[in-house]
Amino acid sequence: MNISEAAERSGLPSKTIRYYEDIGLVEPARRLDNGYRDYAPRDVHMLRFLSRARGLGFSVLECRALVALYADADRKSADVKEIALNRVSDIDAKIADLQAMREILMELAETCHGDDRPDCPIIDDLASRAAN
Amino acid sequence: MNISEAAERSGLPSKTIRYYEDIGLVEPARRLDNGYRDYAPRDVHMLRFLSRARGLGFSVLECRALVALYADADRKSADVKEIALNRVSDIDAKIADLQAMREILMELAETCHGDDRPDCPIIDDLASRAAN
DNA sequence: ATAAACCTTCCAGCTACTAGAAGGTCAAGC
DNA sequence: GCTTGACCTTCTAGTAGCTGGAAGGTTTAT
Repeated sequence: MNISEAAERSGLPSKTIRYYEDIGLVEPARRLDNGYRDYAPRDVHMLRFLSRARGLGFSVLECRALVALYADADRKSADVKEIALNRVSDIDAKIADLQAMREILMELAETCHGDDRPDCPIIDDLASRAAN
Repeated sequence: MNISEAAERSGLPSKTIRYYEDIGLVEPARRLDNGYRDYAPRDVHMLRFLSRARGLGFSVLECRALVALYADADRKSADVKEIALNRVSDIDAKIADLQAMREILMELAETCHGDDRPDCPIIDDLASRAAN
């Protein structure tokens, strides 16, 4: 099948599929005589696998590892689990960061009257904490 | 003062300070005859303001707006508050995304025995949801 | 025959820096 | 005066993960 059909079936844009090929993640089963990429169902399956993994926030590097593990009949499930748990740690760290930011911003926003007057605790805070 | 002192006092790397100048955020008070940047205390103040704003996750675009509002004696505090609240919305959306990912990953990790055997619900899930 | 809709490759751009190269300048020590 | 090292300058390129567009070939339908 053509790349556009593979795109439709996998849910990834054609551009992204070509990009994944560029970086060595998935290549089409073969090329037709006219140079067109020709995808097999298992390629589409792989692309959807990638789409889902990326959707869960795995980096392309992690995806590469997951693809390798997926293809490896002798894999240890512990290896896969480790990647997943590392990802969870990353997520936890990011959430903590964001929550801390959110808290500060909400405190500032709540004390800002938000009208036509210029005095603003948000600006003041950015400026004064900056002065420390 | 030299850029390295401005860097030390503002907490931003010299490279970043030059970058901020490049994109028009803060430029030094003047240039010395030898071409060196010469920073005034108010420049450092501005740089710290930026450092803090970036630390709270404001994009460079938002920082540009905040810098303008900071410099504008006739600003409306409502404009600042809007930027801050937009940022809070962004953060909320990101946190929700991350929490959803985290939940799925934890469910998968919990059902994965994580040993030397190859069968792995994480891989299976990525593959089968991918097949849908 | 021609137009629309594919496909190809390659190059540029996005965010917000960061690293490094090539070269000028300055202050200290001898 | 000379050297050494630590500054400083500009410019280019790389990071992640695509995305958009240009230039050109192919296929399909009319």
